[in-house]
Amino acid sequence: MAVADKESAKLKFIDFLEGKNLRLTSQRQAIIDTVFSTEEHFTAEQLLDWSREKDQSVSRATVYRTLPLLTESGLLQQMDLGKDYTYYDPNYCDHPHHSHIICQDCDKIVEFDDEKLEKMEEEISQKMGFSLKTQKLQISATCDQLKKLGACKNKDC
Amino acid sequence: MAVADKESAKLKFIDFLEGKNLRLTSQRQAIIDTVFSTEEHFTAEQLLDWSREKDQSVSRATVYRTLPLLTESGLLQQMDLGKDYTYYDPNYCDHPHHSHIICQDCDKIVEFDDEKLEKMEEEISQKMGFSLKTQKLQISATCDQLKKLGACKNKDC
DNA sequence: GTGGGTGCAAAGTGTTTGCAAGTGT
DNA sequence: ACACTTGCAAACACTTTGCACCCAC
Repeated sequence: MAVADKESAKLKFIDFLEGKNLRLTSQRQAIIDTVFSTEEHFTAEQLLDWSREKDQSVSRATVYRTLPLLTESGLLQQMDLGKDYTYYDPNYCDHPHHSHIICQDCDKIVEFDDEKLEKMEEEISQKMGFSLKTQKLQISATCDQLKKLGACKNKDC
Repeated sequence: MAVADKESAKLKFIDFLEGKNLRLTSQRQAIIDTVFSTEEHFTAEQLLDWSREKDQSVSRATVYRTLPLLTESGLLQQMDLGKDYTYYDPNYCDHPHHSHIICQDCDKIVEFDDEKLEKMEEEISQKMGFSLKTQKLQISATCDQLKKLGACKNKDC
């Protein structure tokens, strides 16, 4: 889904590179092809593995050097999950304001958009004298299905 | 403010230790005295410095070994601000559900509680098949005052 | 041709841990 | 006494960086 959006995100990033006089090398190609062909959250190491499948010559250093460019361009967002690794979320081009529910039972991460919630956050910010720019909401929760049925539909992931 | 609450938090933690057959050493004393005498967010290194003012014998290792106990007991919460260090928030005993506004202009962190927001988050979770357990909301924002007056009341911190 | 880009390996840095000695109960 | 604790320093693990060579423009 949203394949066209992913494609346009790729083009946006290439524009971003041009605007900064940065070059589109084959390694960067492989990395951004990877980033914009998944909706999963991933770590730097996973991105390295996946990118190497497309281009063996991609190195860890280049991945680490490209990630800041991707976040700076706003097409990728860092996610701190309290784990050792930093995770990256490629879904901000489609849904810039989405939030996350993290299942304590199976570690699955579910995304959602909610306009009313967003509006309320903006109102609260205003009331406190600020203008909301970005927002990160992580809800940690348990799975209702697991409690009722003894099994979680996500458990097998 | 809420000095009594801070005091009771300290007692709660001592109970927590007893319940796990863990000892109240002088080093742990110094550390929890420090934690429960501030409302500031702090890093492990800051906690070490402050604790050493009370008890020179506190070591970095003990701080790092005590922090997980404090978070496990629910009296302290880890905060990932995307910076290099992990920050800790000692205000969860008083306000277990509070959220943060982080000012992009001065890096100041403001806390707030909002019952309606909390309720909405619970509703959303339910709708998606989950039961909300904990929640972390970070709003990144700019200071209105700075824009209007050219100065931010927090700027000098 | 030139300035940015790359891989490699070494360095950096917050955090964790093994160990021998210390201490609360 | 016994088990839990501690400080120290070494070990870890993710990330960053210096350098010499390379390549996109």
